[in-house]
Amino acid sequence: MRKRRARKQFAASDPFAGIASNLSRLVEPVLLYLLATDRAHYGYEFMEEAAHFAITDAHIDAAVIYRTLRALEQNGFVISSWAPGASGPARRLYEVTPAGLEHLKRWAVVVDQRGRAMVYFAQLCNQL
Amino acid sequence: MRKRRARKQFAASDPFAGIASNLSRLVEPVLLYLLATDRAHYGYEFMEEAAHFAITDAHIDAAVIYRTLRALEQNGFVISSWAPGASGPARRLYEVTPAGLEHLKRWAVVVDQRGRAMVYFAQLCNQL
DNA sequence: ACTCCATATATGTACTTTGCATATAGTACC
DNA sequence: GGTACTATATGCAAAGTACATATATGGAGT
Repeated sequence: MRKRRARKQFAASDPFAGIASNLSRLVEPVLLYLLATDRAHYGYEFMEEAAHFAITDAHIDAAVIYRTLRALEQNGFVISSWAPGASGPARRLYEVTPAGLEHLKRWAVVVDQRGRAMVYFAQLCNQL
Repeated sequence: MRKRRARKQFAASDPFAGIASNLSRLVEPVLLYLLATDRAHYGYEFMEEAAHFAITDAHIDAAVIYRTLRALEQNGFVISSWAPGASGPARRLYEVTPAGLEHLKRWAVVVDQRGRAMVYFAQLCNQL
């Protein structure tokens, strides 16, 4: 008889726990950064801006953007409000909260560490 | 009626296509590197050696190791053979192929680029 | 008015990957 | 026989992702 395991639940409970899996795309910190630097303010705009970041893959799916923004809001890292579009449908505008900025700072430490480790690893590989 | 989509198949067909998802853990290049430098030669040994690499998370699950090794073998990047264990059950010993070394070189380029981008991104974050 | 297109958000769902548990088995020691 | 360590392998559910689809606003062209 297989025991019913209680699988670890992250995302909503401990927002920083899922860092290993999010690290692959770094969507979360990039969105926070774009918001914090006033480069993007709503979902559709993020799609275009995020593409300029070499840190992420060339294309980030819209679904990932919208769902990540919702997750960030649930964790209190951003707040949204509706605003009329310049031409077209309404936009959901996002703002970073102080907690969101702190979260980005924590991300920065992890990204820096892993980034350095990766550069170092690449160097080791080239010495073969 | 929902259309049956033909989802992109990677892994076996184009071994380098799954780089985005594998990038999170970098298990594949680390295993190849450990093999190439004679630091590990079979699954169980990889588990202990890989833990010393800061590039990956502290712990890599055994299942990931074994499945990654199998995938590498299917793609012709490693070859395996059975050998008696020093004390205990037999081990499946792995060797890197020339194709595997090339694959590692390609990985190194990507890891270096992304690593630099991450360090740069962290720097941008710290300037906020 | 109607079609077409860009903008904009949201969600359904199948697929992939991952993490934990379990299965199996050889050797060693008591 | 029982326990512990070594060693490989796999089942399965959770988590994450990719693609498709649904809905809707507003502008340009006909």
